[in-house]
Amino acid sequence: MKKFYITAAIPYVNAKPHIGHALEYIQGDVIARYHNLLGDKTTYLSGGDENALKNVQAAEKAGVEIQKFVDQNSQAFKEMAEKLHVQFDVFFKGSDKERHYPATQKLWNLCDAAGDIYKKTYKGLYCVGCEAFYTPDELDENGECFEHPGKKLEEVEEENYFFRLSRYQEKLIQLIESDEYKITPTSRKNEVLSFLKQPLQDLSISRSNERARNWGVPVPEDPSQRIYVWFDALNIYQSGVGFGWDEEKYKEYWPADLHVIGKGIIRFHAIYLPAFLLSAGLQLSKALFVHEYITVEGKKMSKTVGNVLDPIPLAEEYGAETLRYYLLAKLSPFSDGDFSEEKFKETINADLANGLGNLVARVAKLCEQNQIKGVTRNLAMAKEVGSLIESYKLNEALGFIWGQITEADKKINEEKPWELSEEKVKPILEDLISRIQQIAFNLKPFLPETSEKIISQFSGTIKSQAPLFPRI
RNA sequence: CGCGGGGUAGAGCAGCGGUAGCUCGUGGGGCUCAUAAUCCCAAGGUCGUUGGUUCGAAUCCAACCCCCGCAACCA
Repeated sequence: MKKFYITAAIPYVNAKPHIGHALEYIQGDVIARYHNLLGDKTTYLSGGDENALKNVQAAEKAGVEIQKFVDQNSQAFKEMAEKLHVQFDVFFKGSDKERHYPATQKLWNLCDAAGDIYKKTYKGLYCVGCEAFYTPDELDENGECFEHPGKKLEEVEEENYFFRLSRYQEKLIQLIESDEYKITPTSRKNEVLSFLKQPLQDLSISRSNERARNWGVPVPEDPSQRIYVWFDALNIYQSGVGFGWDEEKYKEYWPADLHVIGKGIIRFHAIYLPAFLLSAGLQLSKALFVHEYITVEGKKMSKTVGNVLDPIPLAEEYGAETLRYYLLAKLSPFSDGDFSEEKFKETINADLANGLGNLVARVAKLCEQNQIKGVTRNLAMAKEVGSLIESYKLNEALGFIWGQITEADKKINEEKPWELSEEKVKPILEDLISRIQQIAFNLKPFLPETSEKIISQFSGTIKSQAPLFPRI
């Protein structure tokens, strides 16, 4: 049996999840469910990036104790996944001191043993507001950061540990060019390669306790420093499946077959993560799928604009599966897509109520009237759908399935089963039943609950039932 | 000269070298099994502008004009 280990990104848990997180979870879920159907031993992981300084800041602002704060927010991510029928096999927390801390220290020690970690005095411009360093070209014309105009930056000097990223530049280019580490889509692969043509700077991978507010994984044998959050967060992909605490389990799962991420964190996944793994002498992940962002009513989501969209009320009002359908069918995986409530409703009516739901209802009624039973058959995913999922073209896969729905509708109108005698109608309805069963099976990874409902409705005695998707 | 994406019917999008296509909406017709559903037909576009390459360009090249992102720690 093949194994398939897939991950969604490990989000910062400094705020509640929004619809962008939902998109990623759902995309990964479809791919995971598809591999499950193929019979692969599939594991789908996400978790909480809990050791980031941003979490400390957000907790202070909220006046909540830090551990409690990250626990609450991680829980919100987990609950969102459940509400959207996203099944994670592992949801791993960065603040897990029993298993994750030792895992990150282990990764550190491996990189250190390879001679890739060294101490250096870092001098930089520090924005107290952001609690982050900036290079001069990242600042506005007044030499101030964009978040806190009017605030002077401090010149700070601090001793940190650095990772020799520069050492892996050539190797990374080779791995990515050859698709040994396959980045999809190609435009993103090219973006990474063009970035890799410039000299890579070594990466600061620790902070003083003072700057880290004593939060995060301590540097081994130097309790005055904490490990930089990205070195730590990326390692959740490994620690979540046993790295550092159950080597046998780890060997079973690693390397990851696919990381699903958003375009904003491509450098960490395309460059840092493989570099850390190379340094530590561990196996590299096999593939990276980079999705784009959702705009809301044509605008970028942002806290200052106040248009950050929470998927949970939408799922509660319109149904989790309708939201899954919209996000999967109506957004291109490789370019930004827009969400608006109006388009969402239009899609529910046009595709789900009038399309899928109505087809199921009309065939069910015809079967009920003619007392035709559904025979349970062995089904397999249509190969067109499978290959579209494997190339992450989830919207096209659903387009293909909706083509099958249209065909079935046409067939009914052509054959006019309501005019036919009992003997003549039987083969026609049996053909329609098998079409619907096939459609339902193809839908399994996308709309798992709907798929189940249809399959059970068309097994044995078939009865007309309440609409799958009422018009709204 | 920072990097990238985009400008195609009323709206939203696909096509990316060879008679302009999809969804929604609109108009007409058919059907009655179905959730005012479904099926058929029709109207509607000088494919951002200008120039070039080509037998032929929405599709390639150049310049320009407008949108929108990103610019090492933001899904």
